[in-house]
Amino acid sequence: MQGKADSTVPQPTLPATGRGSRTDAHLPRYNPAELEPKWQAVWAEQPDLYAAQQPECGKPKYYVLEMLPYPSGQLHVGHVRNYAIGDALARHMWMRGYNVLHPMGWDAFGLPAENAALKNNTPPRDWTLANIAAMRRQMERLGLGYDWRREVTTCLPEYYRWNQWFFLKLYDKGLAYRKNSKVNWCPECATVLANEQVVNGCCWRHEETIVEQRELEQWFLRTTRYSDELLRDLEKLEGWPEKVRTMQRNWIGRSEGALVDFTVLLPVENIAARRDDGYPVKLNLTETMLPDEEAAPRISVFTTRIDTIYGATSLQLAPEHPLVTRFAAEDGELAKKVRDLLQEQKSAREMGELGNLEKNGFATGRFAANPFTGEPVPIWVANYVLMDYGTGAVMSVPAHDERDYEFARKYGLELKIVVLPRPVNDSDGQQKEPLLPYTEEDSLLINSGEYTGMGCSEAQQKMAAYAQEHGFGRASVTYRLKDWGISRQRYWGTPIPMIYCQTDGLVPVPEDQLPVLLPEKIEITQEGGSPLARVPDFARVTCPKCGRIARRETDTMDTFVDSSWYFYRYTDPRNSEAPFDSKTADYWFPIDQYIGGVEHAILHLIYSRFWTKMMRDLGLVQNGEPAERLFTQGMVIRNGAKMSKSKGNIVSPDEMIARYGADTTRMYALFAAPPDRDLDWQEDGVAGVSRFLSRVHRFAIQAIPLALEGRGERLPASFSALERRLIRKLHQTIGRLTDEFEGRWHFNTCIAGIMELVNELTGEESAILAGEVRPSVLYALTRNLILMLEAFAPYLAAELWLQLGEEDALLRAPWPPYDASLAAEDIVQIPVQVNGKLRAVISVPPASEQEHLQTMALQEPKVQAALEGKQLVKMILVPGKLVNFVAR
RNA sequence: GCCCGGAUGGCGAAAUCGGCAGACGCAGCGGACUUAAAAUCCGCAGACCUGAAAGGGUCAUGGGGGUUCAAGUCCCCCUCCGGGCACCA
Repeated sequence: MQGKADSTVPQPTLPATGRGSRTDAHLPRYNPAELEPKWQAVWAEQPDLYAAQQPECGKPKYYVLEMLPYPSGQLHVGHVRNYAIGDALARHMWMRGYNVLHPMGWDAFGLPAENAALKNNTPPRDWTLANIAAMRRQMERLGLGYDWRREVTTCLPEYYRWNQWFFLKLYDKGLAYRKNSKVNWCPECATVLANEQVVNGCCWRHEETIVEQRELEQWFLRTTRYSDELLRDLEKLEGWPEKVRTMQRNWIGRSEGALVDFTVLLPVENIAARRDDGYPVKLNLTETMLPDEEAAPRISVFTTRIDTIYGATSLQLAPEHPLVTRFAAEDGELAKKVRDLLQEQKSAREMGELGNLEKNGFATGRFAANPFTGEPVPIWVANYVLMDYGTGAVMSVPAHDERDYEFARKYGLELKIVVLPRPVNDSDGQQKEPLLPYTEEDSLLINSGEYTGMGCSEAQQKMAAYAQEHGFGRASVTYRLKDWGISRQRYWGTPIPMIYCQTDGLVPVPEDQLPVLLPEKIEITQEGGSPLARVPDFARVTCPKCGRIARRETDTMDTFVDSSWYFYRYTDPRNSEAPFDSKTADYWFPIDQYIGGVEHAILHLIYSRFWTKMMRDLGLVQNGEPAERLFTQGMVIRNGAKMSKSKGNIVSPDEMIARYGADTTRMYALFAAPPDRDLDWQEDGVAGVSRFLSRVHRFAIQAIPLALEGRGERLPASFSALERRLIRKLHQTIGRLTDEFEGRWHFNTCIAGIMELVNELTGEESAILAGEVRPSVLYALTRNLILMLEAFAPYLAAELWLQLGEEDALLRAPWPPYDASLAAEDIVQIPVQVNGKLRAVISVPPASEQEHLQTMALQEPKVQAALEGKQLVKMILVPGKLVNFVAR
């Protein structure tokens, strides 16, 4: 693509500033509308400008990456902020002498392309590629320094064939599998969603659309194989925000506990002895009541509190539990109750009120034996038990669990206290009555047979061991994380490379037949089901094994597969033999700094961590985590609200660029707030940054001709007072920027610092232009000012750099070393307080001794007045900081 | 309910280690330039009280308590706002 300014991208039309009457009218004014497209064209002629070098270059590597965008066709200001942060960092690291990899690409598969196709009757591919071209123009117009030769577009066969290749490897390793299961279905997208893509019971893309549950055959990736490692390695990710780590921890949801089997007993009619309340009396199982082996031998429950099992007074099963289905098959009345309960759940979900659904349930009339006590407990069905967590069955301990307590109170189920706070007895010897439900674990057991008197955690271990010994349970760990369902019943995605053959069953597409190309000329309709299934040429294949007619898999992959490994492809983007060269990837990985929105804290960031671990186990990479450091920038809001079409508060980057230029737009995005916080976009503030850049320009073009006379000269050995002051400010600013780029990234204060420096310079403009600052000093001032601007306003910096007579790219110039002695103050202002109240300020050399501070401070009339008639109790003398007299 | 953030002038914010609260910018006010306006440049600017003025004083970082010579910053309690999770056994 040529760097010529494209007519579809608006160019600045209004000059941001006029001519200063104080300065000469003949001065060229700052006109980004002219200056920026000129440089854009120059840069387009230099494909190496932002190119990463080979590992052999000898420089330390630095991989800085912003999350790749979906090519919607339009950048929004949130993107601008994201890329301005990354670009500032990349430019800084170039100047610091690193071999920087700073690539960009397109997350180009996905549903919007199909929707657009329906609406405009354009093929998804054309729509997507046109959007990419438009957005790339916008990025170039912003002056973002990407290595475009490494551009990755996920919807192209040269990329997605490797998705298919990975899929075959995963299938081979048993990490990709097919199963029939209940899945999330978004009626709006007309496709299945992964658990991570369901937010509050709604689709992540359609926040108003309730996700339905459907039973479907689906492909899954075994993310749970890595549950434990994904959790453990979070501890190592110290360069990630704590917030993201916590969210992932909760999402993985590891719980330690135990599985315990309860034995199902014969129908209650066969039990002779019963108590008045209908409970069977304690039975000797071997003599009076045989376990009902045939009906359903055992109900396995998962519990984190096996220590409370002596207090279990019922079992609660999810309505979908297979045993419930079985009971219902024999009992029409029960079947109806189950249906009603499920119906109620369904409508609650549709109302979006699943969370506050009242606990509800009923007894099945059947019983099971508690393996520790032999006591029969009734088997219930309850709507608060989830089939897809643990075993879909829980032992109910109402005295020691909030939910069980609520349920038991509603239905009058028995409560049995088996845990007491320590100490068990009050001072008067009375046994303590805990407030129910009592759920503390730092407690002691009672009424628990041989375990009575034990602490909870000790009992947990002993009981799990006992259960294992006797074959009815074991210690166990359960995760909330589930396998990743990747099948999508959509067209615009990576075809899953599998074939269904009547003779041979599931047959993977042989590797040498990859890629399975996505057919391009297809009619997009709104019909249900996978669109590819309606393309006979695609769906009908011959079986690679037996050669007979077979059926191709017509679902496509979740687009999150594409983004799980795209950053590896950047390291070796044109490789046609492998997804990437391992050696090259090992050089660049892990990513040194990954930057993006927090909305991907779980989705993309957990999938890509999984993918990296999987690739490591395939021997493709060495690293176990994709990114060393992660930075999540704040949202861009306007008038306190998230930007949205419905609120009509969207800010268009094109409009900003048209009015003020790219440098101003970028710089404002960094100046208005620290990058991790939300930013309220205020156009008046943008105008302020524009004025600042005009001032820089006006000053520089006048100062540079004078400065050039001192080019190549060393700084003089001693400075005039004015020179000293300006050089000091310069080095203070260099120090500030150097620090901030080391990690805190408060670019707002960096820019404020540059503004202070420029204020200082323009404040002395007439003296400087009158030659009161020697050329070599002025040269140092202007040159370093330009170097500091580079990260924030690359167009203006490039222009001034040229004026300064430099031919080479500014990026290749070394970052100025910070000189603390030049930055040091000669005189500091020290506040003098009396009893913590400011009374005077004294000016002293920074290294003044305490005695000197004391003498100076006590000479101040206001200090003397404040001490008048008081007894001096204490003196706090902090050299360089303050003086405080404590007096009574 | 639980877990993270956050709250500082009219506004966006700064104060990196406990040491002059409000840097820098926006909006505002005054002045210069201009026939005038815009633009630009120079200056003022937390609130309240007091003073003709110079100045002086008091109060101020969501609220309440504490530690300290000294708290926006550390500790305890509370309120509000934003985000995440939410019957996970």
